Amino acid sequence: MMAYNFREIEKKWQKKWYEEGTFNAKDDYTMKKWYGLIEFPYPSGQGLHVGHPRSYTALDIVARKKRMEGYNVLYPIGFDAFGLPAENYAIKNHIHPKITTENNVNHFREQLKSIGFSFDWSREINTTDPNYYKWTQWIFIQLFKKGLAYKATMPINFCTGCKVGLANEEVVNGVCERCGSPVVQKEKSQWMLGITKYAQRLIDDLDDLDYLEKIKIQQKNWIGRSEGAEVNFKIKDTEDSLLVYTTRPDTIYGATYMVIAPEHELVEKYKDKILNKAEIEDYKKKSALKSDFERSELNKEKTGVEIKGIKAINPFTNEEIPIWISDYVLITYGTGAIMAVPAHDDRDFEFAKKFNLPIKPVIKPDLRNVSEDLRKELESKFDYLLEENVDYSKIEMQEPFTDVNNGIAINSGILDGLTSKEAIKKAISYIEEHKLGTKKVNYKLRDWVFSRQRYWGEPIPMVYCEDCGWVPIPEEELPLKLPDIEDYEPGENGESPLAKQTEWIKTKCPHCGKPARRETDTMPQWAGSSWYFLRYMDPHNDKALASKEAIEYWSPVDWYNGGMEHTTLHLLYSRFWHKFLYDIGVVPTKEPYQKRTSHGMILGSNGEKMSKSKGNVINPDDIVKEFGADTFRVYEMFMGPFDQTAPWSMESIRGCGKFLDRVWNLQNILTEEEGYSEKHEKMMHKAIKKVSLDIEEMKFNTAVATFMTMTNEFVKDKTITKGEYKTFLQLLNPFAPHMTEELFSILGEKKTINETPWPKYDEAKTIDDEIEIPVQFNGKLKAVVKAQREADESTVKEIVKNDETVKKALEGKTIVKEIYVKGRVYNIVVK
RNA sequence: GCAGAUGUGGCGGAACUGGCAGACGCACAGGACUUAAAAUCCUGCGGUUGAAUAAACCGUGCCGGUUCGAUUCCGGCCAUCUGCACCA
Repeated sequence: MMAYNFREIEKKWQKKWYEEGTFNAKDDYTMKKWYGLIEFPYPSGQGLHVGHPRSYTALDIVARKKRMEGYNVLYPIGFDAFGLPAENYAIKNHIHPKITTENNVNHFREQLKSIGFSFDWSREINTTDPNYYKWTQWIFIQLFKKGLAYKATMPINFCTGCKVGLANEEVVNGVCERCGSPVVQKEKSQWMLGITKYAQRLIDDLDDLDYLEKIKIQQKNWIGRSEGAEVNFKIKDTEDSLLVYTTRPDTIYGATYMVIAPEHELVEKYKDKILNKAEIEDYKKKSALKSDFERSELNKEKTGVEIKGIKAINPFTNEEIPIWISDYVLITYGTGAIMAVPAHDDRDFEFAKKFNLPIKPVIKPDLRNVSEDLRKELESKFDYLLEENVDYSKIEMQEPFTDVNNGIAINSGILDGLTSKEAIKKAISYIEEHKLGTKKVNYKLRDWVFSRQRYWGEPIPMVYCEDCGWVPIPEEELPLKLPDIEDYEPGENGESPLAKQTEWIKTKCPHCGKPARRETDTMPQWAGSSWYFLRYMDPHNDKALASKEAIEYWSPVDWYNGGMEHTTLHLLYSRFWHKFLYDIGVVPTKEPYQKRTSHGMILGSNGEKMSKSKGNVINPDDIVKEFGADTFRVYEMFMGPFDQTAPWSMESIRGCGKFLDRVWNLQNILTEEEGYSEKHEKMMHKAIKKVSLDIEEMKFNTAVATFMTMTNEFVKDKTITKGEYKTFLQLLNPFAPHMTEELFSILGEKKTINETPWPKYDEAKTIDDEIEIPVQFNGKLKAVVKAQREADESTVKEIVKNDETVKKALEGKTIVKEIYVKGRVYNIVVK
């Protein structure tokens, strides 16, 4: 027998698979289908990262198993090729992004093929292909037609040095990543998508999906539904009022001041009344220098300025209260203004402490229905609120009381004595009755800024006409191709490089025929990836994004795996687009993905994120060259729990190579027997069950451990039957497809493994008749006894009592109690 | 600051629904084979005490609780990772 030569054998099988299209999905729509999807890669110049194959191998394993189970499997691949790095590379090196992208894609394709994934390469897609982005543009036009794409003025990051707009990623600590100049927020008219209109449906429809629970939670928190009220606070000596949003209208008697966001219109409106205008303008300027994220990052200490000259009136107490301006209130959430209740909100409390504002308690802990522990805690923290006949005006709060579930209103007029939940209801009805405001549901989710002032993206297919306004280009003119240019430098004042293409911009209004100009912004990278799974269903269709029949058959994606970092943005965006396509009758399902899982990141061997600067990057090509694709795949599955981060280890991967060599060497102890030997029968049935289940539950690491244990068993017994070997190879095939196919053919099989059915097991043969029962004293192990699985308690008790170790251990001790959990444990409580 | 996750031997990790903690692998040590090395095969491997394959005690980030019994459930901390838009 020859030693295993992975270089030749892997190449041999890959050639066969890809030339014959072994894994291509079939067009037979009568078969039961399974659609597995992985996040298609961005073809970066660095090539494939070892993180990619983790996800791809996992679903490759599932896909290969599903094919053996008789499904028509769609497991496609493509490239998400628009994006910033290619453009920045072009600016630096004057090479067209089209060329770098093509080179990178070719490199990625070779790398992916060398690992032996069972992708259907006949359906490869590329988001930069005009035949693809034609449909991205088409979807945009449909969104526009339904009023879901609109123009709004939104801030961009503007580099004061380069005079260009920057992505968040390019802003580091408030300065431009490239030139180090300060970055400011600059207002610009941009395309927006109305994702907030879908907020409620994006929450509700999660219920029927098989997503990992943590993914559902992240999505819900990101959308951030909250119920509350909008309330008007009159501005003194004017007809105007200041509208605030609050989730705690029950605390309104405790509102002792108000805060507006720096961008709030109030300042502009009352500039004549404001006494400290210069101070406020100065504060606004400083805030504009910070992005939203930096405001939270840098602003550990609260800042703010009182607006002198105007006062608000609390509609419940009729007290005059001051109005402050501070960037802890965001213009993008609610109404951009809050009523501050320092006694019952952490941030307001901190702010009030710093600026010496009154803190007025209006809720005390409700001790009627709380646990003992919580009661003690509340009593010690808020004893001063709980005493009888408290003079609330004299109280000094040590910390805010924020628990909405365990509070009673005090010092609160009409709300006194109600629980917080009841008080919220009563406050809202009072507010509505007296026309002070309305009940209101709010979402954290904001509309999607869809414009990028960049070249390397899908052109937005819109034309601006002086008379007709924004008009989409006629659908028969799609795709609107990105013009070939040589000057990728951004335009002046943060414009897109396309703004300099004067000939391309000039066009006619599709509506009235007058001269008009094209939109020069492009779409974000999220656009192409928001619907790509649909294109795979029918990738060459030039009449529609995919045929009705194909969409009907393949929808929805049965299993989608990707990174946890895409849980909020990409996943939400593509669910939104899909729901829109459902509404206009393009797709038959409300949701694109039935099941969503996520894989953990692979870190460098030092436990840090892989990066060039840290010098801990592992190149997949080197691994495949040194150890082979099968070893690489097995190792990535064995390295740890699939959904958790794991550090790379060069020592451990050698162990996986050693394991595969042992599998190869099992040929040395092979017998001609077709079935399972009596000795191994139980093990075989148990293993089929374990591996089948582990694959479905993404416990690939324990599946590999099962293979190793089996191999050890065969080696120890120095025998393996042909029947055992064949089953073993079928189970291992999805993990290590090349070696197992080779061995299968060496065994004289005419079929390849992928043409054979997935092994079946007999439940009865996975159960042991005799089991071991641990005997504990006070929960500590003392002995282990053997008994028949079905033995009743008295039988087991007798066995335990007759056991020598137990007898000895019992000497001088008194039995208090005995507990037997059938088949699990026998515990004796002794004194 | 908010949200989500994680924490078990020298290392990666396993443990069903609350029931023998450490499967499987790496590293390490000893042995076999070899002129020798590599490879391979066999054995051992949480800690302390111990000559021990006798026995005892300790041990799943920390403190406490529930339980006959806790890596698992509850409360409170600490540390690390990821994402972010101070969400009123």
